[in-house]
Amino acid sequence: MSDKEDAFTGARDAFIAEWGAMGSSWGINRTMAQVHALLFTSEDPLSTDEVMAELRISRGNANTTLRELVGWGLARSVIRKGERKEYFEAEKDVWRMFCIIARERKRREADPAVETLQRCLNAVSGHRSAQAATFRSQLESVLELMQLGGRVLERITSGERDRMMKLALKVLGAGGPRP
Amino acid sequence: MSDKEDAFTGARDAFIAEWGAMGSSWGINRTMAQVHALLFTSEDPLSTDEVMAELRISRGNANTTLRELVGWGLARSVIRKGERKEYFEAEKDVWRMFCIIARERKRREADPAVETLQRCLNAVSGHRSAQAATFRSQLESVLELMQLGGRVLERITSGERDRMMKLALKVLGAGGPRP
DNA sequence: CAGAACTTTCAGAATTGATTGAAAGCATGT
DNA sequence: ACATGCTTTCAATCAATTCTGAAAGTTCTG
Repeated sequence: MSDKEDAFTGARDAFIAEWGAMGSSWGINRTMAQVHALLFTSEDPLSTDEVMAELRISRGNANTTLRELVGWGLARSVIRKGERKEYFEAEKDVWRMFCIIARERKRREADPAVETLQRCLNAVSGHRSAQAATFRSQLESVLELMQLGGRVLERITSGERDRMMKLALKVLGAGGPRP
Repeated sequence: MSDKEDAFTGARDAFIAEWGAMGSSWGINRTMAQVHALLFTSEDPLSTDEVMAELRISRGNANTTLRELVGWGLARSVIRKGERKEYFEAEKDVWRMFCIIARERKRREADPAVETLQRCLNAVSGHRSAQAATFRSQLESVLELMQLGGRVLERITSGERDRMMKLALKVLGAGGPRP
């Protein structure tokens, strides 16, 4: 059994590492992504100490990261009867996970950026030079696409999973060369 | 005029800063995003020296970053008759820009990740423990969603802009409460 | 209330990633 | 061949982010 156990552990560690790497390149702290991967693939909720041990990280780091995951809505804390320790479990449904991340990032990053861009646009509304015209028109295009994208994302992430899957399949079917 | 000039410059600098910040939180080097913003809103192509001067960055940094932008397909170099200097201009079409970024990131990040995840999945195929079952099923769900997402993205970014805009509007119309 | 169990905080250390600038490397024209 | 104008490279430096661990804080239990 220990062979199998080891192979399993290895695969899981590989997943945790990969998820961590993906996180980094998507603006999510590596450790946070790793802790998430751990909880996400864990049978049962884990305590801070278990997370520390599995990932070889400090108590402070584990604590902060778990809080942050709860803040994102990607994990929640679980208290077992008769135990004082706090345990954590991840959102296990992949579609819901995706929606949470997408909406949260939009709210934190895209929405404020759109506002700033609007302000930039207002600031040059009175300028008549060719330079200003180029700038204005580019800015308008960007804003338009961002706002459209935002609304689409809002719709997609607030629909039920099954309807969205059907929609995806339709897009795949319809996108090909025309009849 | 110098008042107007200053206000324009200010707005443009704000845009460059914002674009840089957005870049950082989307895994794109801040400077690269800034140089892109500069070219993207510039009337004419710019030389390395002009980029250096506008953004107050070193020659090495400017050169590397411009190369990288060309590598991504977000900028191209332009040579003017009778001049030895190289100038750079950005892709100005926002939709095409979006498609380039989306496809390139998929190719560089998502595709390799999917492969790794596949390998993780294979590695645990023979395991029968409850732990392994949880792990396997979570991994399967993630892979499925990533692959579906990838195919959808591929379709969307290879269609013509107008068709995609129509699609977007349809999604917005259809997503509401059912009749 | 005292002590044990557990959690939070945060100043400094460590790590990672970005930037500089000067030297080396081309072309081109004379 | 040499000088000139421009580009590329890369070791050293700098900046930003992340992590640690010990101390302080909180909550529970007997």
